[in-house]
Amino acid sequence: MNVDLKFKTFKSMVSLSAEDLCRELFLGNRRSIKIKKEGVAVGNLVRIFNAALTLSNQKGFKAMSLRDLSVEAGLSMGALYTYFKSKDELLRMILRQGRMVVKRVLQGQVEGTDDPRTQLRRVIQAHLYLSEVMQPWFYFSYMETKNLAIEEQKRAMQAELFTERILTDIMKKGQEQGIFRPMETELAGAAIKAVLQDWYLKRWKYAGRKITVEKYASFVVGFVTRYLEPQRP
Amino acid sequence: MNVDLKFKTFKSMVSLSAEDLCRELFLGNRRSIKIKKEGVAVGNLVRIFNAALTLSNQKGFKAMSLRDLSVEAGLSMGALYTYFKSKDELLRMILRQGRMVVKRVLQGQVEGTDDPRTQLRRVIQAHLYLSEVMQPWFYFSYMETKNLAIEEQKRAMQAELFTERILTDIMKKGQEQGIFRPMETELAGAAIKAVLQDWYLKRWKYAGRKITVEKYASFVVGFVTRYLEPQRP
DNA sequence: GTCTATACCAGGATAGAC
DNA sequence: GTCTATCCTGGTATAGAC
Repeated sequence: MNVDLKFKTFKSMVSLSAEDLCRELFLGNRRSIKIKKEGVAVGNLVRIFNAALTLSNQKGFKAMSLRDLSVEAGLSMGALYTYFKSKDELLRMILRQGRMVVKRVLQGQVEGTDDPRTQLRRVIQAHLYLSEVMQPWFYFSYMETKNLAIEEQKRAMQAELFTERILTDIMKKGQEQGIFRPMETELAGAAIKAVLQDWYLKRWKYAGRKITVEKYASFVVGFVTRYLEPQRP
Repeated sequence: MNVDLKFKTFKSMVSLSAEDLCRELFLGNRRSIKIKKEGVAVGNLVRIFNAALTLSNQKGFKAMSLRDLSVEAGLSMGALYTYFKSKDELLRMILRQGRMVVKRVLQGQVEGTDDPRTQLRRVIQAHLYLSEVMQPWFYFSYMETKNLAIEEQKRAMQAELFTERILTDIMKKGQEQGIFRPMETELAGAAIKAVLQDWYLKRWKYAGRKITVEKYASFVVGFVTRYLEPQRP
């Protein structure tokens, strides 16, 4: 069995087109969205979301005016307000929808193998590939979370701890099996998470150096593995 | 010679009180600041900066109104405007001043030893300790840089690459001396940087787990060392 | 040096025509 | 379903009294 997951394979596996995501969002928010025709609504939602992510990631969500947004999305102000009832709700919609997808995809990745080494590799690859496919969302989420109400901030922190937990659980199991050496899984988990996040936070850096996701993934796996593997005799 | 730098030692070495920083800033911006009495100006600048960092780090610089700021700083709107001529200039002042200090302090840390292992340890410790002393500024800088004009954004990226460079240079020298094994210093440098940044970006996480800077520093040094050290025979 | 009062405008939100 | 026109709050910035 090949342990490495290719980016292309991953992409076709999850099939996360903007359209799919927006359809899901539309169906889940049918009562708060005034538009009833699915085709129209989904199409416009895609444009609104893309525009919002683009503009926000340039200058921040708060600095993006709805006038800017309406131009970028190709809709009037009035039309925008048939899809959300306040700018703040738009923010929450974007974040919530993304969180759901991320959780769903990552959870599916641990399954199918029992070897902690393979699991770890899989999760690292899946996390990086996912953040590559949804880069604007990941960046947005990281930067705008602190502008939410405290209640929602907590949900974002929970989401971070959730993925970290997947990592530490694997490491603990590996320790018990004697595959990994004794170490502080909590700190290691946090460090891995930080390195994974760097990939979508510092796009300018890695793009400038012509580093692909797969290359980065293989580096991270190596970096982590060296830390975890038992002392050679 | 003891290779470890204690946090307390570092703190007294650099002596970076908010007052010192603001005095330096006052002296460097004498012509754009209308107030002439040094004592008055420095005192107020300290309050303005602290207030600005506090409020911005809660909800973002853009979302912080100058009315909020004037209340938090204990000055009237009119008084604020004798210290800077626009909200945007305030942003630039804060970021520029901080960058200068960081650069100065970090550059001083590589000196005094030739062993790459010690140098690396020193730089990691110094970076973490510095970001601990100036945590609000580091967080602010990370989050608000994208709201600057492109010209200033580039300066911030340069600053990031500058510290990364210090790391990669040490690693390369270590490789040449056979102390470190062959590896991609560029990726390793980026990863170390990411882990160092996590310390001031995820305060909530590390504070909740009761992890001290010194503990975190020793973890990072261990993590990195394991990656760099040559294969044992 | 600092305050209060005010000018002025940008942005979020909505009503009502089409 | 979508647009235009308009309301009104709350933001930055400044003038002039103290």
